[in-house]
Amino acid sequence: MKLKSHINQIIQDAFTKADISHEAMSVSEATKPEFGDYQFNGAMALAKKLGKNPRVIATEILNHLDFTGALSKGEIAGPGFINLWLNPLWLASECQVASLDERLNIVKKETPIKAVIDYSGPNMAKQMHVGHLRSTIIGDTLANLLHFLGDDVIRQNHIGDWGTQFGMLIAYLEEQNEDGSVSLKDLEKFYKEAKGRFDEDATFADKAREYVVKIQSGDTHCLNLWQKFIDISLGHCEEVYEKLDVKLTRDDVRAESFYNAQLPKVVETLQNRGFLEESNGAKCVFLEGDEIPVIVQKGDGGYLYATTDLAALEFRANTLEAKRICYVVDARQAGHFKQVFTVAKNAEFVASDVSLEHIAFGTMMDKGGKPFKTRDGGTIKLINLLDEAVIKAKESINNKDDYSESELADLAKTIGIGAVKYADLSINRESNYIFNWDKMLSFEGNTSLYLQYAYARIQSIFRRFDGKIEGKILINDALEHRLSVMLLRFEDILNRAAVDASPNQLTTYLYELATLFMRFYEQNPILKEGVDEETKMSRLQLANLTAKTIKQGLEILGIKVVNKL
RNA sequence: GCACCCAUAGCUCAGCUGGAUAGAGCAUCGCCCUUCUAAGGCGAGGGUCUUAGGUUCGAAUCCUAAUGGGUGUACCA
Repeated sequence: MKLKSHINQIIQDAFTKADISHEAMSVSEATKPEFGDYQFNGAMALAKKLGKNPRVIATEILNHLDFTGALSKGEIAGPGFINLWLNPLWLASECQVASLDERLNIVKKETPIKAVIDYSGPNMAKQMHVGHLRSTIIGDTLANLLHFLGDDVIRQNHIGDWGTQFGMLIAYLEEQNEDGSVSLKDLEKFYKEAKGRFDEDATFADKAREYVVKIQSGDTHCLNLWQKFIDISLGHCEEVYEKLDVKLTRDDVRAESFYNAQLPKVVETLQNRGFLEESNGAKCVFLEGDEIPVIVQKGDGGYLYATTDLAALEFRANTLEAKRICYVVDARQAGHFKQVFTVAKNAEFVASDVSLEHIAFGTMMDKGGKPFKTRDGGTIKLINLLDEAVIKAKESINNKDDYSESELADLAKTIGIGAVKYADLSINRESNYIFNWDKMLSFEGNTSLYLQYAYARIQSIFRRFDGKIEGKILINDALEHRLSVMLLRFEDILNRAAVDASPNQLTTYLYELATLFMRFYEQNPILKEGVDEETKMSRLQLANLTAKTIKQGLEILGIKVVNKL
């Protein structure tokens, strides 16, 4: 149910009937229960334009409001707020519809678009570390969300499999006289050693650069070694994806190297369309207002990541036919993406109606609020973090005796991984992220476990109830009323979260829903003695719809629910 | 130097297109388990929304400046 749109339409109709012209304005959720369910504040904004007292305008609107459907009551308050109450009978019937529907009565988009979500993007020369968590999780959530709402989602894992560092690795491999099979088992260590050689020995560094050229020119021996790197490294990533329960597969991998063949053409196109300038030997696009140019070809003829990104944009817009392209990448690259997007649009690599979005997220900070160092050790490998989370989750389980060993392992995995993901997704993605083990693995407050617990309690009710659910949902008290409104807001939240690409709007909603349910649950008995049959049936259905909503919400976040906790 | 981002309770954070008395969790202090899972619920205390101006009927939210922090700044990605 698109609740806001529905109410907005009723207000729109009142405007039409009252013969007041106005710009479209939306209702907002009431800030307090005593102000109703929704409030319309547009009368104040219109007052000046129309030269009328806002309360007079509010009265005119109110007099024309239709109170035979969703709304039951309207009141003017303060300077001209219109407070609106939803009709309990209408709420009940809408909840009923939602509870009987697989999709909770959330319609798929009428005009779906193709959306590319570029996320995770690990570097093949290194193992994934905690810094990769956000891109992977936020991107996966966004993909799930858009898919659920009906868009045609194309996941793209733009892995870093090209560039100087691979020349460095191969040079080191040659130096060690190895074929790769042994050393590559510990890629991380191997990378560090190679990096050490590269930094301290100029001759080695030159050699590394030679190897880069060799790979790029298609030298079979080098390409084979390179391929070995990629396979091993991608295997590491897939292990992480598996643990994270992220939907990325090998089919979603479209590596940097995939665009290699297109790079000369990118430069050529820019040249032909008159965007290219040569500066200090490099081929650049200078943008108005930017001091620093976008360099697409180095003085030595090599290409850069801006070139690859332009090729990727062209591919995504034209071959994949995407209308929305989202890059889930660290906020530090904001400048880069702003420039590349501008060039892509100006040079018509992508049509003007394609939405290019940098879904930026904050930097990982340590406890002292200082940025996490990723260069010189000290980074936590993502795989280790996930394993640790599962171990801690297992320790935290209270009644271990209730489970078999394998049940316990499954439960710990679901809870532990869910906690890590939720901790990350529940903060505003643009804020810097303070990495904290304790907080990440804590199960208190706005955490996945709170939601899991709410869900499990509902499941417990249904385990005890062995009848058949019949009858209607009845909204009889204030808590039931608020719960039903909250339940019906789900679609609005999802749409908002999709537009803003902000998972934390969904987590906030789910937490509020769960909190409201807990209160409802404490005060409104369901299966206890003395609850009449009608009320029992109604509350069972409200509980059921709550559970379904939590489950669906968590599913979009990539978190599984457990039936028992 | 220039550019971008951020600043909300002791701590970690919400706060959607400007709306009524700024909200959670943690921590602190009370209360509620013979009754559907206490990993829960109820209550208390805790705020000059960094500062100073401005726009507006109305500002945590928009604008300007200052301060503090983060980030980016030509051939790495």
